[in-house]
Amino acid sequence: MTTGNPTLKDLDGDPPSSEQVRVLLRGSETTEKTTLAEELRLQLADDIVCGALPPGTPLDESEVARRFGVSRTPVREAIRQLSASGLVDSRAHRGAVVARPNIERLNSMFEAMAELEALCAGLSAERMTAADRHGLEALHEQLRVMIQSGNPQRFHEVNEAFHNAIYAGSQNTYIAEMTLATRVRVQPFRRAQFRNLGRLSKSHAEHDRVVVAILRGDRLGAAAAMREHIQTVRGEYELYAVSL
Amino acid sequence: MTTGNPTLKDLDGDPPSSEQVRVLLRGSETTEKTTLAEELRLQLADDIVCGALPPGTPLDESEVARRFGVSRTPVREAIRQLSASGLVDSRAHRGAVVARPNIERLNSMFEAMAELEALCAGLSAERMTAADRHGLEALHEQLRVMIQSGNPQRFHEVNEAFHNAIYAGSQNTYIAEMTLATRVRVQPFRRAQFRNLGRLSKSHAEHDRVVVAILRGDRLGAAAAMREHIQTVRGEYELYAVSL
DNA sequence: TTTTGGCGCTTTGTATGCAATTTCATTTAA
DNA sequence: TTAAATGAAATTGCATACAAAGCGCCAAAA
Repeated sequence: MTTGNPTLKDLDGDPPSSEQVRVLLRGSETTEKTTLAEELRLQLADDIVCGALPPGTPLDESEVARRFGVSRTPVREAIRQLSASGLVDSRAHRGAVVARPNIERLNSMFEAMAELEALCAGLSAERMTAADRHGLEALHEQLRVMIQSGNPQRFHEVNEAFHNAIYAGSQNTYIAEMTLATRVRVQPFRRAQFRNLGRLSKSHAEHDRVVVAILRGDRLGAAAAMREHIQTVRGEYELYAVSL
Repeated sequence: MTTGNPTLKDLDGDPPSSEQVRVLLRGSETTEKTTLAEELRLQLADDIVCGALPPGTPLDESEVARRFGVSRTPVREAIRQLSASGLVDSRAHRGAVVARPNIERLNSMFEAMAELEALCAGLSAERMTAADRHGLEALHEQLRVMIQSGNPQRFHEVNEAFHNAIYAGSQNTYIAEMTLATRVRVQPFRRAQFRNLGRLSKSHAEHDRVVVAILRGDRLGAAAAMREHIQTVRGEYELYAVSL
């Protein structure tokens, strides 16, 4: 059981987790002092989203507590919150496991994601400020350059920044949060999506239609383009999802 | 501090809370044995949604524990879960209060609700089974009859059943859950929405456009009608919301 | 051989005590 | 008079002990 990367009190020297996802999970504030339960929540969420704790992994309270060198109390609170957010599935007296939705539910989540992202894109087309639009263009250009370099990890990070920019451009924090939460919940099933580099340029072409529509202020066009993009992405690793 | 209605171990004889909302919060299973934390979570959510615990009310762990005759541990867990679900706002070392979103966020939530309900209506138009459609019509008719009787509480219940039917008709449990969660979070700010009976018939007329579009299989029409309905509802008690 | 019942072990749920942090009032200095 | 500092009280956070429920193993009977 060498899951996760404890970094609270003990230091087993595991590979550092992607800070990027952590930032993605909370706001953007710097690592400020907080509670153990909160730290645990973020760490566990990180491990789940990054794949260190794959779907179905049991989360034994005592074991997690030992791993992180804390008592069961903050572990329990962290697990409960993750359960409420949908990343973890816990039943009374039967422990908790990393959420493993069935294929039907996964389809539901993807459809929701497509619609939410489309909504954000549409709202962005109508509401983005000039600065927002320039920022989006910049990220889009950054991705274009990266197609050649072929660094999947870096591409993935900028790609998320691109989508996050569109969430923020909707000028609706609630919708942005829902969309991000959905993306996070789907994330554990999107591993290795950019393994084939051919996907990168196709993705960029799809992004391009979204960007053009947003810059043009075309709400329906932006929504349609984004919906199609997400559906394409979903199709790419359908086989992976089924293999669970 | 006579908030809520403790019904776990002590019995102060408060007015019974609407079981209807409780059913709305979880699935529809009967009152099965569970944990204290879970019971507390449901009870507190109920009290918040029903208005017994208005936005801004502090949730003192010890006080809640005393009120329900339990220790602080399950109370803490319940509060944490409510915090994760957005009904409660808690900060480290500073306690928790019933969530009181500012006007901007409330607008965000309403817009999200309009879009989500519109999405559900649109999907329902495409996917509802024949039985689903008949059930929707039946609820719609039930509401029509009730316009005269003028029982706001009962109308409210059937009205929620009507909307729930449309969530379910989307055949997408994830979207249905998100929509319901949003409705629940907005609920504390929708008190006394059907006080003026004139609203009832207007609401029914709006519903009618939704139902007709759904039965016709008109996705865009159903979405547009529902969006308009929610926006109208939102406009009705704008003044109430601002007065916080 | 299979199934069922019981018993013990493991894990989760709850209570309680203590530590840490915040808050508020009081005091003191500018 | 106001503002900053300080300390005490109250509240939250964490750890540990105990209770309760689930699960598995083993045995006995069909």
